[in-house]
Amino acid sequence: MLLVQHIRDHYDQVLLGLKKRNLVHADAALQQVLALDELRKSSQTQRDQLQAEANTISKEIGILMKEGKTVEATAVRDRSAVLKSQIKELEEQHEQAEEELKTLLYTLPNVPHEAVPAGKSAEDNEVVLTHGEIPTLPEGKLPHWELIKKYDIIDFDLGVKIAGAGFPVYKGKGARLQRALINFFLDQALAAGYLEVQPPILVNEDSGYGTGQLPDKEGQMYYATEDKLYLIPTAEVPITNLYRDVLVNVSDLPIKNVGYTPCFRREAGSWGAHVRGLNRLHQFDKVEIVQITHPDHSYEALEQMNSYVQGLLQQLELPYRVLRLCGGDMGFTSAMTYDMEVYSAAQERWLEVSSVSNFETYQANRLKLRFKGEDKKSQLAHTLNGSALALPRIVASILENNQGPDGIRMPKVLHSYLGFDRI
RNA sequence: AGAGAGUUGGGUGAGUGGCUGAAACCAACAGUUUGCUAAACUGUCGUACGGGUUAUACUGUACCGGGGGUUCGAAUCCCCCACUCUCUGCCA
Repeated sequence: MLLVQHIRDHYDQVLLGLKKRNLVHADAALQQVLALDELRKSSQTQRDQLQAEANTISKEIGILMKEGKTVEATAVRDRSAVLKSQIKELEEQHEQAEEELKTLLYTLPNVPHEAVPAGKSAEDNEVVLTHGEIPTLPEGKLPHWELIKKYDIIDFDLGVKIAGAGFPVYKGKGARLQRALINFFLDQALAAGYLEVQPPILVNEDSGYGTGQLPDKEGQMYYATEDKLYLIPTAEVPITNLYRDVLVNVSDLPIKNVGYTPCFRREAGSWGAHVRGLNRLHQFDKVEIVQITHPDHSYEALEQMNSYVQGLLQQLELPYRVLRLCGGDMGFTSAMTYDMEVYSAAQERWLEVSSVSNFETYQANRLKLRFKGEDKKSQLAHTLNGSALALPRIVASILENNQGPDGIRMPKVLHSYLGFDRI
């Protein structure tokens, strides 16, 4: 959530940023934010003054009663009644202004960093770099949804029986590949100084608001109505919310957490052509890294996470490219996002396998995640996260890129985790 | 799931209608004393949103799990909800 103070102090910059996201009514919305904030403040000032008077009167009544001056006490009590109704009126005005302000702020996305390119869609994303050789596959190459049948390692039909479309069943070497990747990713993160956590995969409403899934993406999460809990779409939600309403010491920064969780996405309305096989699922596995940093160092951390994820892809011997997302393609809460895409040689297309973002104070403001600095004043920290990595498309590209006449070669780095080197 | 007990400041914990933003102790911070450490003593020590100031100072309001109510006045009385603990039940 944007800070009103920041909007007031850097109006033009905020406006420009929101326009980069192609937000049509940015100017009107920001003007309304400021107007509502003025109303909020003026009604509070008036209310506080009247309340102060009422408090004084109450004390007087107490003293008069004690002295037995009931007649005088009754007289003062009348004044109190008048104040009470005025206070109530101002109170309602104040609450309404506050409520409207909050609702409006929830509709405003984060302001993109100045380095974020303008643009409307994925077409306008900036390719930062491309790495690795795109393999040339022999005649008769198969897309992964054929390969998994051929080698009987993932069964979609069984998943349909158990749950529905988009819930694959991993079998045999397929299941072991999943487990190997998860362990490899966790071990790598540990070596890079991340603390492993295992959070709940159902979260409450407050957590959904904390990281910005609510109210923006209400329909994209599975919801257990009986208990009012959401299935997490990403470990970002529970892990970042570990630090909701937390005041950390500046010396504890940066905080680095990693967690493996399954992720659940309803993907309402997004099924169609390019989503066969593992390309889009309702349930998938992901290892997520989260950092909480001092505002001065969040972009260093973003670059660090960027190259960390690239390191994973290099070890997995996958050709990839890094994109800097344009304003139009970036997530609601992000200030800057890098996407990593691997090349899937049988589908002959790039697949997004990671998204690394800096949210600056946008989430921290909702979370009330602050740190106490050297000046002993508390201020909002910056939050970041990134996939490191999401499994299905990694599996898809490993299968496709490494297929050959004598099976599918596994990346060397996984051999010890797998216990086999070929499927 | 049933019955009971509870939720107070960084921690322990007092407080059943006005003198309580909240005792006491601990922790923390600053200072005095001490050769150092320790101890002792003195002081400071919550958050949010306003007003005010160049910035301080100063000042108002709210906050004792959350929300609502009674009252001139609520941490304290009433109602609803959440959570924690104990016992019983069920269960990986």
